[in-house]
Amino acid sequence: MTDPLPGFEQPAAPPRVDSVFSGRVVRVQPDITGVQRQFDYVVPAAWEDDGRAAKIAVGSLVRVDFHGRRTAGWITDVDVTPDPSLELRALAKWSSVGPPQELIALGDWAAWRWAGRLPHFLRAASPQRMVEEVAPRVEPPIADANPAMDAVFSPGVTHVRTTPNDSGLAVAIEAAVRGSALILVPTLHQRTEFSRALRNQGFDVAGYPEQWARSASGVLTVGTRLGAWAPVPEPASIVVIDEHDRAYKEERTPAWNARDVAIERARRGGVPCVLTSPSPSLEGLETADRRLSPERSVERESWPVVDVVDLRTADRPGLLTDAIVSLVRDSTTVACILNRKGRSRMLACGNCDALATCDACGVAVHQPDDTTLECVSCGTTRPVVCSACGATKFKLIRPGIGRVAEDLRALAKRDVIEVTAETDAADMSGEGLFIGTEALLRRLPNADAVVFLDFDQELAVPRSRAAEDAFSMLALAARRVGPRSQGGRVVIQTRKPDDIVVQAALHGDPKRVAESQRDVRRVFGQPPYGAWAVVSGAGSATFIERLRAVDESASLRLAQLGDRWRIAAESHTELLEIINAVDRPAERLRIDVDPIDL
DNA sequence: CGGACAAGCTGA
DNA sequence: CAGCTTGTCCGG
Repeated sequence: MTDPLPGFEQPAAPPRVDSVFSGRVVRVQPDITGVQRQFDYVVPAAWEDDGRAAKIAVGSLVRVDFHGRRTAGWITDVDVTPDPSLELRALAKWSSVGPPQELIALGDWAAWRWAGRLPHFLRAASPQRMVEEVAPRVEPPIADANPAMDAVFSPGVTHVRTTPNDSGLAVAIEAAVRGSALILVPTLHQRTEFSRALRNQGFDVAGYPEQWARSASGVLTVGTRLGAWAPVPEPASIVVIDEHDRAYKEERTPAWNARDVAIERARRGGVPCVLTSPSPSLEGLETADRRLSPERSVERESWPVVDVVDLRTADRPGLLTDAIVSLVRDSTTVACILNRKGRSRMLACGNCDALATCDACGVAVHQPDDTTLECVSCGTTRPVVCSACGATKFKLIRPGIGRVAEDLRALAKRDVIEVTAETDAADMSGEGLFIGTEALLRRLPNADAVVFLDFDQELAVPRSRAAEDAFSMLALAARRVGPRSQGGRVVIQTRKPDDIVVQAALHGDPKRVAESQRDVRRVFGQPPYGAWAVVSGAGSATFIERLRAVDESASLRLAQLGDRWRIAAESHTELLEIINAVDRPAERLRIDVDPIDL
C-alpha cells in the first residue's frame, strides 16, 4: 500500500481491526449478470450483538462492497473457510430473507441445464420486496386423502391425461389435501381460478410471486411459470397443470421451462410430481414414470362434436362455407379462429387510420422494433411517425381477418366482433360472434361453437411440434365449448381431413397424435429422443467455431438455419457438457436449449 | 457489470 | 506524445 501524498487527506478506509469482525465468513453470489464467481465476506462483529448475525442464512439477500461499488447478492454458503491470503471485506447490509438452500442448488442445476447464469434463477426465487422474517411453517390441516388418487401421487413423475373439459382442478385439490403443495398453471387467469377454487375448498392459498413470504412458510402455493421457484419448504408434491402449454417456456434468455424445473425439483426432494394435460407433450409423456388416462368411453364423451369441412370440395370458394354460415346463424356465441401466420402484416395510424407506407416506393411498411418502420420491398427505414398526421401510435391490421369479418357480417346478418390485443375483456364476456387469432381461444371464457376457418395454417407450420401444437389448440377449443352431451361443437375447415391431428380430435383420441409423433421423432432423433439447442445473435459464428474446437470427437451435429445454428446431441448431458465448456464471445449471443419453434 | 489499466490510433 | 478510443482483465 502506498503512503498518502503529503498535504492530501487520506480517504476514510474501512476499519480493518480484527475485533470488528465476528470471524464468521460467508460466500456471496453478486447479483451481476457478468459475474459468475462467488466471493467471501466476513460478518461484522456488531451484527452478533444486535441480532442481525442470526438472520444470516443460505439464501439471504445482502449488500456487499464489490470492486469499488455496492451491489446486491445472495449468501450461497455460510461458515466458509476462506483463503488465508485474502483480506476479506465485511458484509455491508442484510437486506432480506431469500430462497432456501434447495432452490440455490436447483438454480445451479438450471444454469447448467439452460446454459444460463445463476443470478437469473436466484432472482426468480427471491421476494419482490424485502422480507424481514418468515413465519414458522404452517402445517395444513390433514384431510382424508382419496385412496383412488394414490396412484397419481405415487413417487416419481406421473402423467395424467385429463379430458378436455377437466381443468385439472381435482388433481390440484387432492395435492392440497396431501400436504403443502406447489401448483403450477400456465396463465394468470388460471392462477386466479385455481386459487379461488382451492380457497372455496377451505385451503389457505399463496399466490406466487406476490405472496413470497406466505409461500416460504409452507402455505399451499399457486403460480405460473415463475412459480417453479416458489420457496415452499419441502413441498409434499408438485403439480403442473396443462404441462404441454408453451407458456411454461421462458422466451427470454435463459429460455428455461417451468415444467422441467418442477420435475427436477420434485426429483431432488423425493416427492411426487404430477403433470396433467388433455393434449400431452411428448416430453411430458417421455419423462413420466407412469401414464394414466381416462377410460376410453369417458374421454370420447368429453369431447365435443367435431365437424370436419373439406375445403377442397366446399360449396363456395373462400373460407365462409355454407356449413359455417348456418352454424353462425344458429348458435349464440361462436369463436372463429383464423391465424394469419407468415402473411404480411400492415400498420395503420392509430389516429387517422392512414396506412403506413414507404416514403420511397409507396409499399406498406412493417415495424421490426419499437423505433423504426421498415419497407418490406426496398428496406428504407423511417421513425414510427404517421406521414399524414404526425401521430406516433400505430395499430396492426391483418388483412385476412378484417376481410373475412366483413364478409361474415354480410353473410350471417349479425354483428361480428374482431378480437385483437386491444379488445377489452369486458367486450368478450357476453354473447356474440367473435373472430380472431389463436389468442381469442385463450381469452374467451366459453362458447357454443369454435370454428377453425383455415386449420391448414396450423398443420402446415414447419416445426417438429406442429402436430402437438395444432392438437392442443383443438383441445383448448373443446374445453371452451364443453362436451358433446352439452351441445359443444368444433368445426375444422381443412384441405387435409385425413390428417392425424384432425382425426384424433374427431375421435376424441389424443393418443393418436402422441403415437404418430413418437415414431417420427424417434427416427430423426428429435426431442425428446435427443437434445437440441439453437444459437443465434452476432456472436453465434464465433461461438460455433469455438464449439467445434471443444467438441473434438464431433459428437454434436450442427446445422445452419439462416443466421441461426442448431446443435443436436443424443442427450442433454452430452449437449450441455460441451456448450457450457465453450468460452462465450463478447458479442450478443442467444442460446435456446429445447427450442419450441423448431 | 463496470472500473482500471494497457494498447492502439490520431493529429499537431 | 497528449488525448482520446477500444480492448482485456478482474473483483473477496
